[in-house]
Amino acid sequence: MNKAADAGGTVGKALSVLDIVAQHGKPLKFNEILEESDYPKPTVFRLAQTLVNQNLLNFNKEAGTYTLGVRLITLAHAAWKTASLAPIARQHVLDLAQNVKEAVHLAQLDNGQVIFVDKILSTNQYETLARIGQVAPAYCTGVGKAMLAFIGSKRLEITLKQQSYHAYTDNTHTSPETLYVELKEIQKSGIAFDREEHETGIISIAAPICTEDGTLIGALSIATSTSRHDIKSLKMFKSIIEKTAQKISTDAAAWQF
Amino acid sequence: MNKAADAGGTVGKALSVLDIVAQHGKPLKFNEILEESDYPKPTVFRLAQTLVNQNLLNFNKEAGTYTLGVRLITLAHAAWKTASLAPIARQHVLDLAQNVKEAVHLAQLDNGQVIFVDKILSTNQYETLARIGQVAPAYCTGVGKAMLAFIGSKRLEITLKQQSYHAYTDNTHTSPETLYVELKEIQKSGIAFDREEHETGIISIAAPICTEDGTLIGALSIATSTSRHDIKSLKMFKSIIEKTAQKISTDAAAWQF
DNA sequence: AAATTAGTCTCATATATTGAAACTAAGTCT
DNA sequence: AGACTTAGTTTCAATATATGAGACTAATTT
Repeated sequence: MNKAADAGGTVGKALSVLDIVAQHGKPLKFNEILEESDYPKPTVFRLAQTLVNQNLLNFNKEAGTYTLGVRLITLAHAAWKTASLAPIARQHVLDLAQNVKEAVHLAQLDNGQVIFVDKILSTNQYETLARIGQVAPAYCTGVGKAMLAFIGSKRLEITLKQQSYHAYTDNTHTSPETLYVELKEIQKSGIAFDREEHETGIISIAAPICTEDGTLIGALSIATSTSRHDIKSLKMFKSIIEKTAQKISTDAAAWQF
Repeated sequence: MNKAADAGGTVGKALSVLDIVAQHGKPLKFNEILEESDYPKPTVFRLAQTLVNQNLLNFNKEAGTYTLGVRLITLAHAAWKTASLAPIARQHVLDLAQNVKEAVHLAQLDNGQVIFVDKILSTNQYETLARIGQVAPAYCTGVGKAMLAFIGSKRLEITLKQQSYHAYTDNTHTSPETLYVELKEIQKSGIAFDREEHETGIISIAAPICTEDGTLIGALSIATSTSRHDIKSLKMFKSIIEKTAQKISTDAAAWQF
């Protein structure tokens, strides 16, 4: 049931327990964790104990429930700053959002999934922060497809297999074949569109961010609703989004000295 | 050198490696990790490998360096949503910031340290997000002292020992004794002040957030600079910050059903 | 009070982790 | 070039650690 090739190691097992708690967005009792886990009772028990000791899990003695620990938030702060594109790209993302007056998303690819590392919303700016770290499927999002198109053929092959092809809407790709055809087009045009494939009423235009030598490092999108734009009018943004992606790429290169 | 009682377990050891990478805000070579670690070379090597497999660390093959992995960002998203006060308190924090037109911080205590789980800045709103998860000392911050004062005597005793008492400024407490005296006062008044104790020019007024039964769950502060306010004028905010803390407390209680 | 369920502990066994040492690869220096 | 140093990786026997069936306890339910 649980992803990740938990190859033997204790650390992997412990993380699988952590994942179980993370996946349910609520306090979990020991038994609930146990049911989802592949490991026997005492093992899960000790794993949970270890995680609590490490402050990765929090145990509420009164309620007898486990929640994720604050240490994760601290770690993520460091991760966001060092491991993600976000701090480098931030100013460009802000400028773009300001300019187009629409929501701008910055994403990276991890294990075949899209992870949003920054989001600027035009209207309700405050929602932003709550959504960093959010995960979305690659095969039906603008940023996802933009990245898939430039990931390189060997990695693409693997990644295409990791997709679920669940039909979120009538427009969602439901097979690798049709997706592949579109990716080929995206490779030519350098731009991807989300045509209400993940959520009805939501469309986006996305561009990949690659280094000098063509290595993919992320993607950028302008997302909006069908009530404000259609795909045709989104095309206006092609030039500005590409320019922004280029700027981010340049800054990212400088960053590696 | 490294904190945490890494009590034997493999998971603890792996996390100590993760911490080393997190603490240096930059890509680390294997050797740099090794030097900071208490474990022998092959052990550290395998730990690093494990972490890379688990996507907690990222290994850059070209540069031969390790950075934190994106998986942490994903986990933290979940942690922030479920484990922290932030989502519950958010609206109240926003209202308060709007109202006082100053920066508002929401913090929790972890292992004797202050962790900021939400920040709203009056001026540059965008800095916010980059700073969630930031850690600060408890003994010389408004939120820290507010929490220490209401943490309960047994936990206080331990926590007082965990402080470094480094003199960030001329106003910083440099011993548990003077700090303790102030904490007693804070217990009476219900309000803590940061009198440029952590950073010259920065002051704040802070209030603890406790549940019905007096259990501490966090703290709230209004922070500003000496150019805009002095401690005297900060006192104006006593009532509104207390009211906000109360509201958050009520919502937090409802949350546990 | 008996029965069920949830949570914790024990201990012999199996297994994964350990780390000294050896090795390879990649720089430095003469 | 070749010798020397340093960084990174692998091996393998010894050993510490994690494992999990089962027993036990605590808390609910019937």
